[in-house]
Amino acid sequence: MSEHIYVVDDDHDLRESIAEILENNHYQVSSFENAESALQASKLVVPSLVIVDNMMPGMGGMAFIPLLKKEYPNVKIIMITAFSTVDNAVAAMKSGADDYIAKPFKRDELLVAVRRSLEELKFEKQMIGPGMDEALSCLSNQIRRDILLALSQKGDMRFMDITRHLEISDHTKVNFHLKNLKTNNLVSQKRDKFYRLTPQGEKIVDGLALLSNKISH
Amino acid sequence: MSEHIYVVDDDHDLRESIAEILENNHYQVSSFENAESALQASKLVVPSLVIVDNMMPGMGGMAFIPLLKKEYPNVKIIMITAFSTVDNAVAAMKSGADDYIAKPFKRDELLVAVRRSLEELKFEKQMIGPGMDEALSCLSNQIRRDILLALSQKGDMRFMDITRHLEISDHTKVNFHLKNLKTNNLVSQKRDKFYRLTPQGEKIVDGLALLSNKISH
DNA sequence: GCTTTCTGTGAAGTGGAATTCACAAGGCTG
DNA sequence: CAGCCTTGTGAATTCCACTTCACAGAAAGC
Repeated sequence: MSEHIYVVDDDHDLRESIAEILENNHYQVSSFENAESALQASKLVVPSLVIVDNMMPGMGGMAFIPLLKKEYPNVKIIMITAFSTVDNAVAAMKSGADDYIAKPFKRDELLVAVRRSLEELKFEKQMIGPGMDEALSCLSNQIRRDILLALSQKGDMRFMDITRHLEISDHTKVNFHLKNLKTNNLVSQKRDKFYRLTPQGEKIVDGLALLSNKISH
Repeated sequence: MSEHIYVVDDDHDLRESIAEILENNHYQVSSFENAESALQASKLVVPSLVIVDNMMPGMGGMAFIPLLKKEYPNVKIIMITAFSTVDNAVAAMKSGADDYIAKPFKRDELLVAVRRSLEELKFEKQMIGPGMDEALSCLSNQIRRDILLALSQKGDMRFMDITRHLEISDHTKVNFHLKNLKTNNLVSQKRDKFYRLTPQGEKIVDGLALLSNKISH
């Protein structure tokens, strides 16, 4: 999944030069010479990152940013400021930019800023924390929930103990889900064939109880 | 899903008469003339409920119950006691029976006890609380989680707001998950086309945050 | 008015999850 | 040792959540 980047600048040469640098680094780039057309295009293809010049005829970067952020709060924005002053930088960040680079800038300055912004984006996308996905996908199945519950209540259990406790006739079905839980590190198996909750698994069971309380009343 | 009931009694006539009453009420019944064979059979087909006579040659009901409960704690047991005395009743409950009926008993007494026990069973099986199942099945999907999160952060949103916010190109996909959330009562739609979290949905989001914290560290 | 965007339905297809089936290597027990 | 129970594996199949596609009325913009 290659990242899509918008470059918005009224200066044709600068715009093309930025686009070329980015394309050489295997980003997918779309260029616009004013904010209005960039906004319109964003309705068709939402970018991951927008690089926008502060000073432009018509809508400037400062006006453009809030409009874009309102529609797509997840889009990262790097502003290009004409002169490197503290005031400029502060104003840029205040209007919602995530980073800025001052003209004139070097190739590497640009790339560093771009990479950092995209990294932040990737990080934020997770949002709900690592491990959450696997956890919830395990919990979406009744049998797996029952296994976790049983292990939590009864402590370590052997394979057939679990199977009978759940009153499931086909032991291979239990095996399937048990393997799944092992893969996701919620259940571990000791050398003596006993299954037990991992610390992670215990946390999940606790959390489940919390959720359950919260919902039921 | 018809319930499976074991009838364990050495008295052939009584056994058959109980079995007939239950079968006429659309329960699935297996009869045994002693505790040993019932135990053995339980390894093949685990019953939901066992009706067992206290006084039998060989293993009596009092000895039988702990053995069965140990293997299958979820099985409900109704004991038949010969004489209706407080002592008998207390002893029966102590050994693990869930209910008892005193000989002689009427058809309806039996049925009431059976129905009550099975109701209790159904109740206990839920364990994790009503609403939990739907909740978790919703949460198992990333898009649905994102929708809940978006609504939680931004308040009411319209259909296309959500679609664009999630940066999903196919709006029908969003629609699908939104409908799912509506069906499960986590999201409601107002007359003015705005979607919003239901109280239930808000609880889920809160709970999710808790879970997330718990897991991540 | 016409066109585009919004909001949605329903059918058909796809892929992965879950189930079932066939089989088998230890281990324990009589 | 013969025979069961335990604890698996892997392939075949079924099932279902999700996606995609084709279409369409309502609302909004020009």
